[in-house]
Amino acid sequence: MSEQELSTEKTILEAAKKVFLDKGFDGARMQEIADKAGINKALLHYYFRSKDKLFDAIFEEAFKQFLPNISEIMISNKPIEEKVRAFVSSYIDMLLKNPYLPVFVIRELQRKPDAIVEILKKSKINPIQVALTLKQHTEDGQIIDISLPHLIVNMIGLCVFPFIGRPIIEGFLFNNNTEAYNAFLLERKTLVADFILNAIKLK
Amino acid sequence: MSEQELSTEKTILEAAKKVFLDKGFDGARMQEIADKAGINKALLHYYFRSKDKLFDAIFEEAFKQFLPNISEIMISNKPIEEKVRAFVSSYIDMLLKNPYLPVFVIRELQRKPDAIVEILKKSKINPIQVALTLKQHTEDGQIIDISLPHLIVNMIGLCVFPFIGRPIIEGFLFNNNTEAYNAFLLERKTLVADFILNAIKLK
DNA sequence: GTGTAATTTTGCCATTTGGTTAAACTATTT
DNA sequence: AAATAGTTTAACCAAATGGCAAAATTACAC
Repeated sequence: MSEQELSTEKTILEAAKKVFLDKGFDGARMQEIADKAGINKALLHYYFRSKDKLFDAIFEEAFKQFLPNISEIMISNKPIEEKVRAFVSSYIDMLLKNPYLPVFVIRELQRKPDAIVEILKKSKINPIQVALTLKQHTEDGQIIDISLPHLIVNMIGLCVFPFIGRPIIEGFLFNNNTEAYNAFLLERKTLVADFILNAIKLK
Repeated sequence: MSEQELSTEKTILEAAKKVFLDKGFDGARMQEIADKAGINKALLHYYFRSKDKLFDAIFEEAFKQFLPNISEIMISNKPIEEKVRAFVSSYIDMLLKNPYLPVFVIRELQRKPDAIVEILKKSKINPIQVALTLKQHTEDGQIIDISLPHLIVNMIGLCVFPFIGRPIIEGFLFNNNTEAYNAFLLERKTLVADFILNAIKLK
């Protein structure tokens, strides 16, 4: 009983994740989720009361995964070069494993912008601490003076954008050569770090 | 007749653009478009046969607008510094005027990935020419050796990402202070160019 | 003004879709 | 094995939605 129950629930969540990530909330159909899970549609409502509830379960998980743990990496004592390389490499790795995450999160946050307020309450990110560490690097003469938001946006943007814009970039710059594009994404694990460090390091 | 007809059609297109950009194809409702245009729903079908057709009209226009004319700027004889500044500034300007464009285009391309193939046929971008110009800059000792795709992705990504990720960034790094975020976006017109030039210029 | 073509509205239909209810089935307990 | 609780399915419903046909209205030509 217990293991059967859990297994069904997980099966549903797995199928729901696939469908929601691919189609979005508005495009997703409960019937399609049920089919993909190989179960009856009514079972979805038995385990999760509604489409909204089922979606919320998926979204919360996805959002947590998408948000990079910048604080953790940036607050350590390591030199800035090491920090940037560690962040870029690990974040691109995550994206390679979950390439649809960014579009999904962004799409759904546009649909219900108030959701971000709820999420903010639960989260406990501390930008101030990171900003202080960053200022220290600047004062040590390691990097130029750059505000934390700009640096963070630049770092994340450089990592994420090729995944968000994949269909366009792959089409226009790679003639829809998927293999070549995968190689391109891998290259970026070091190239993006080099790019950022060149941009911010004092020489 | 003629001016009335055109006016109605334009009214519809305007309303449709707002709704589609905000809600996406799946979330958009013909009734909502009709309401926003202040007309009867059946009129939508009179001017555009179906929801699909109406959407296509909006999407094609939006996509053209979204795609930056990199070639034009990059092929000129100006020094690389001027090129980068010109591109970044003009592209961010366009995004400031059309902040929802990126999410819309990306969202809809995920829904129908084959659309990109059709678009590619119509477009006439010539990456080779741009790549040659870039190589010239490298050989002139102005910039580091970087592949065209990486450079383009970096440039566009740095411009576009703050618009795509706005709800998240504004929430986490700006405490949902919209004014502050607008200022942040404006700052980027010069900051991003500086960042890129620092990253690629040989010193 | 009258007739004709274009435009707009009303009213409606067929399909889709999230959700519910009651029945059927399974496992567990006693 | 009988009863009970938990799980799954089949059948169905009401609301929403894209689309359509025909009537009504407007604009225009003559």
